Amino acid sequence: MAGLREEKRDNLKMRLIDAAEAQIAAGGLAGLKAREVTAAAGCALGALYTAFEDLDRLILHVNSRTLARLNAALEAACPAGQGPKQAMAALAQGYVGFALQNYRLWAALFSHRLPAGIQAPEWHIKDHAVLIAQIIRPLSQLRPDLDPTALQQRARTVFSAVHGVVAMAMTGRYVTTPQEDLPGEVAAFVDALTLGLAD
Amino acid sequence: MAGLREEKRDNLKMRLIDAAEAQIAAGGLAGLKAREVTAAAGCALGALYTAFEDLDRLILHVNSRTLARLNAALEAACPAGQGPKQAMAALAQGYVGFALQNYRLWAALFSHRLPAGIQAPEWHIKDHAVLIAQIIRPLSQLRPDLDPTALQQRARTVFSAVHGVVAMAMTGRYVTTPQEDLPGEVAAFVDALTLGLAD
DNA sequence: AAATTTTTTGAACGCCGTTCAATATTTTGC
DNA sequence: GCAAAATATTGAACGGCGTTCAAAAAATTT
Repeated sequence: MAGLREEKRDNLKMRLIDAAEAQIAAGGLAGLKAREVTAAAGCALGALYTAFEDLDRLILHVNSRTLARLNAALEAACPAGQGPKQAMAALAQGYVGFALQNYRLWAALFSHRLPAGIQAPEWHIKDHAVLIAQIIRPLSQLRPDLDPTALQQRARTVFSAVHGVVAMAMTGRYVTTPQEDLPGEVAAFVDALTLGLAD
Repeated sequence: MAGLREEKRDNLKMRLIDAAEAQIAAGGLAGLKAREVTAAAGCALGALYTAFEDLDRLILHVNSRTLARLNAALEAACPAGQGPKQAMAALAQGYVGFALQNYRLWAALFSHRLPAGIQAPEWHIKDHAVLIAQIIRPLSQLRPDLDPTALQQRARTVFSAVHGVVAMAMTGRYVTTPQEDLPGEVAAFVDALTLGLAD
């Protein structure tokens, strides 16, 4: 039984990620406490630190899981074979829909900060890249003149802009957009942007 | 000497805001500690809670000060009498410049969250409105067809989008834009957006 | 100048993430 | 199978945090 220990370990990790995810979904990142999450996972406080380096690393695992779901939602929202403008609009609506339906987990993706000087591991950074990759497809049709590097950069900018509109509407307490207006406002915004990007 | 007490009080508040501002500028919001800030202001730990309700309220004062400086920077970057497209471009560059030169204080404006359920006081919310007001001027020339309500909403969206691009480049650890490329990328983005917005 | 009110003080509280000596469990060697 | 060695789990304890509040100091009134 060489794999038995490893299996128990993985089982503990999974229980902790599940518990942490539930806790963030219920009370946001600030509601995630080491004592509560270990109690919910059915292990001792110290066990968390045998499974993960620290709480931040556990959060990264929850965030990677959220990113995978977000990626799936975007793919589902954006069927192949439509024009680039429709694809952009569909991706944006998919993003808005995911944010609305997974508010706290989605917010955790962007509000979580690692301590100064420490950066996320490679496997987690890669999970973020899929968001950009989805935009590159329609954008490359919209702007066939751009080389891959410029395309990548422009895709990052488009993502950042749409994310900015959604994030400000949902988490900004000052510059507020009513949530029911958000899909429409994002649609108008992406329309204007793709029109301006088209050439 | 009726005003003497009040004067001392205001002096203490000012010293605390100064110290907090310096501390945030040096180490970000996470670097602001009650014990350090009161030591720097030359008062006892408990004095902070006689001057402000809590640390959050002190942060709001620092943020309002930053907003006033940001507003001044935007006005300086955007001289009257130019066309709407140039004005939009100038405002965006002013915003980028301020964020680059006041990184941590600017980041504190958007990363600070009050505890769940508690909302900022009216005087602080108003300080945020000036950002939107600056955008409304050129936008109303670009889109004379929009009524004031729609204009306000569209201005919020434009601000959120530009802020999103700047914020993701500066604070996002995953979707990264090199800082030296940021002004150019924002310029291209705002160009595309105003082109698409023009009608 | 004594009595009263107001302000300032910093030790103490409760909660947090994290550590680590002690305990319990599993694996190894015979 | 069982004792010995290796490994994993435990939760009390630690240091640091924001915040409070009884006590001390200062200012005001009588």
